[in-house]
Amino acid sequence: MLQQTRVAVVAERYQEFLRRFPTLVSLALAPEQDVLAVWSGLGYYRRARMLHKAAQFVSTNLGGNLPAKAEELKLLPGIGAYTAAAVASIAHGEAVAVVDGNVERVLCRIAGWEAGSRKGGGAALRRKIEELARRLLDRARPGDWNQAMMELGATVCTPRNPQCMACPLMKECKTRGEHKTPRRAPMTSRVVAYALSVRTSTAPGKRRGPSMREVLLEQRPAEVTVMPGMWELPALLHSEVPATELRMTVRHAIMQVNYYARIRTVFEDDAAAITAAGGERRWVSLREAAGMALTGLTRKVLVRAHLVAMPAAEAIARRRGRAVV
DNA sequence: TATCCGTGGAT
DNA sequence: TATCCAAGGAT
Repeated sequence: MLQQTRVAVVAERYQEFLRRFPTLVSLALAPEQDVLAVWSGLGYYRRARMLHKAAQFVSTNLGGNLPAKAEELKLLPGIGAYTAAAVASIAHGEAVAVVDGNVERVLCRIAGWEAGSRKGGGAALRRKIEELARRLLDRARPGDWNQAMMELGATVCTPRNPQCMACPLMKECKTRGEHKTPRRAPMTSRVVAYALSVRTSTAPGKRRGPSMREVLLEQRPAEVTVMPGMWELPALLHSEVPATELRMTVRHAIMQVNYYARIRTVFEDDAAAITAAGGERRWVSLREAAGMALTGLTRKVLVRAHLVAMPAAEAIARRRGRAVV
């Protein structure tokens, strides 16, 4: 979860994930859609799929025992150099150096190297960074050292406005926090529209059964590159939405694109006519929808429309006012 | 090797 | 409001 995702965000979702999948075997045996559902809103869903596959591999081929060595951990799907080193050093005390985005920035500033401003040469610089990380590593307490390096980058040697006056390495640092980072592509904006179609249905076979509300959802095809297999509100072909049918507008940033999503109230009868062709489309009870692999945008809309309750972890965090590790 | 994959919090 | 970018990995 911590791959490219902030600690504060993960802290909310981590406990929920462990409650749902308390053991490696329970994760391995779960349907992929259930894993994605618990991951819903965290993004980078490939991480969830690979974690699932890793659990299955360990369960099937390694007798359920997760490797302890970094070199063996690296063989599992979704575990690269960073995660392997982090687990091996922190959990098992192996003397391997962690290089994450924070460490890379810290070391480049200390050594006076310029990171990635030129295309190419990235691999050579990367090797120098890893070599320096290995050389500096406290081999007696590798886990603590690695966490300290990452924490230094996260709290003091920050990308912008580094707190050099509070830095224990100020005297050793070549750059005192000056550090050119490569220019990023500018953000773009896109206006899109989705159908929010809700109907009330009665349980079949019951004369006066309890009615329940259902929402129309669509599953993204398995072939798409973005969020395959996830469920979302049906996309509309046209972004123009009459004011009377505009339920809400949601901004949803994905990578470098700001999506301004217009949510259109759609009556049941019209839904089929105006939705774009996609994957499977299903009427789903609100209760069921809350536990499905929804995209972040869809989850956000359903919560804001008071159709599904806020996920428990979010509600708790909001009550406390802050995420708690 | 450059690119792609999601999201939300900080600034 | 707009921009940046995070405890990366696979392809």
